[in-house]
Amino acid sequence: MPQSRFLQPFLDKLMSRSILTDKEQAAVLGLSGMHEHLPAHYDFVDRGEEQISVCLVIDGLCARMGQTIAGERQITAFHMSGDMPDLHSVMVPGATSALLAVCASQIVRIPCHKLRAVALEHPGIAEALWRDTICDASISAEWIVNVGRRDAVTRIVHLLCEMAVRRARIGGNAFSFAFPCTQQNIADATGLSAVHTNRSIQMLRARHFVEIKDKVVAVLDWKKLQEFAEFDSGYMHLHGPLRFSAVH
Amino acid sequence: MPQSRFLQPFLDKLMSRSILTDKEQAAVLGLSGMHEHLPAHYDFVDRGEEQISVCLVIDGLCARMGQTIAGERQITAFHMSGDMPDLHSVMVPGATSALLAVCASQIVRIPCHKLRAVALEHPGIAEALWRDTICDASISAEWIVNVGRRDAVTRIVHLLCEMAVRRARIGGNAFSFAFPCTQQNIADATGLSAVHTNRSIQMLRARHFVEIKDKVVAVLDWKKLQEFAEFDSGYMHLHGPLRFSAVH
DNA sequence: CGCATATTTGATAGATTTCAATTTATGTGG
DNA sequence: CCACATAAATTGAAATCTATCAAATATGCG
Repeated sequence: MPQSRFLQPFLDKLMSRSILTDKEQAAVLGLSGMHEHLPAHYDFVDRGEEQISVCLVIDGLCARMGQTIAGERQITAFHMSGDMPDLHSVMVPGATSALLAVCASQIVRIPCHKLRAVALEHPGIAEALWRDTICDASISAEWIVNVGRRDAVTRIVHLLCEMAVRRARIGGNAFSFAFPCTQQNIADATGLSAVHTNRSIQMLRARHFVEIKDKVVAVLDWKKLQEFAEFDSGYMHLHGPLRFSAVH
Repeated sequence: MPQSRFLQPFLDKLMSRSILTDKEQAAVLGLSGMHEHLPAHYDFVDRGEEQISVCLVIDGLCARMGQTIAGERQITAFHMSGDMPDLHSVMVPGATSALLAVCASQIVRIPCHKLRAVALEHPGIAEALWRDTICDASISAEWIVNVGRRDAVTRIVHLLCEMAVRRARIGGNAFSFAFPCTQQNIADATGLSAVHTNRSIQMLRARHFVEIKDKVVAVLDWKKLQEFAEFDSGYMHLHGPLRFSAVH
């Protein structure tokens, strides 16, 4: 199987927000790296470990996280097919956070120097990567609001809304999508305890908002859900592709 | 007074993490825009308002924030001299969050197209701006951990540690620095109520960790403070400048 | 089947918020 | 420079949300 098959979701993601020439598209698809299968619940990158390659998620679900000394975890982002959890370490090599495979996942490890090379040769790619970094940062800012100023149930709903929209972008169904997190994972993403997360999820089912069953989220009332969580997908910047650099 | 005086702190910040040629440095200093004095507690940018210029903080303290419909605020970042609170909107024009002047502040509004022009002409500047975006994102990730997994007192201490290091970078004293926030501002940054913030700050004073008096933070025991908050400045990436793009 | 992991439940403790009132600072116009 | 209005900081008491602990049940997997 050619590597470009693995790179296609990544290219799609870049092109959902940025405009790339044929040549640039080919350059992205020409990237390659070690293909790896990760088992579920596997911590595959430790914080601060300087990496010589960056990860591209092909399939599955990965989480970026911070940790307190007591061992408590805080997930700061989820990454699915086409996402690069540690793209930032291409330009800031020390900027690695811990990465976890939430479920059995496939990744490709692309050497940093290769990604840098295509970015330096093609301004459009550099721009696209920069834009991708910005959108991830925008999602992070929204997470701060979520964890800082919303109550338990609302936090979980907001997270599910985000995942619904992101699943839909990569071709999934926003109203019924795989979300292979354990309740502990959801707790770690929302800054709650596992017990309280469990009770909040039960409340969501009782109120006919969402059901999470067998790692599949079923949205029962999308409109109600969005309103309840004050969810507005604008912060994910999925309106259409842009380009500022010149096309050669 | 030449504009370059205003731009110098911005250039210094870029150069603390990125290497720029003389020509690029001159291009940065050649940027200009409308100079504005903002009164304290002034909301000078609303969320989602598409801007034609980006803000550069010259002096004072500004905050980026999200807001719930109920009007509760969550500060997602502080910005001081040399920082650009909305640099991201240069590449993603819709990505504006609300901005607040914490105290009387000075900013320069630099038209997006000017910033884009220098970035497109000088790969080193584009790289530096991208890197700056990444470092801000790294700080955001740390804020998620702070708000999600630390208790009230620790959250505040961690925030103060960050501000101490950032003040020191721009030539301030890390052990005694101006921090013109109200307790409500600190509450909004840490995801706490104003009352609980007040009590936590009193606890810090009682335990001889930190004193906040007349908007000045006095660090009484830096080592103890850092250890208490598990603070490690590594996530701010202040180790020294890098450059990957070719020097012409 | 049996072990390990995940979910669920109940009871209790604790941290944080809310409400309401008071005191203390801050700024402004006369 | 004072008086006043306003904003900020502080206090107390009660309510609420969330965490913790411990145990039981369910689920997945070799």
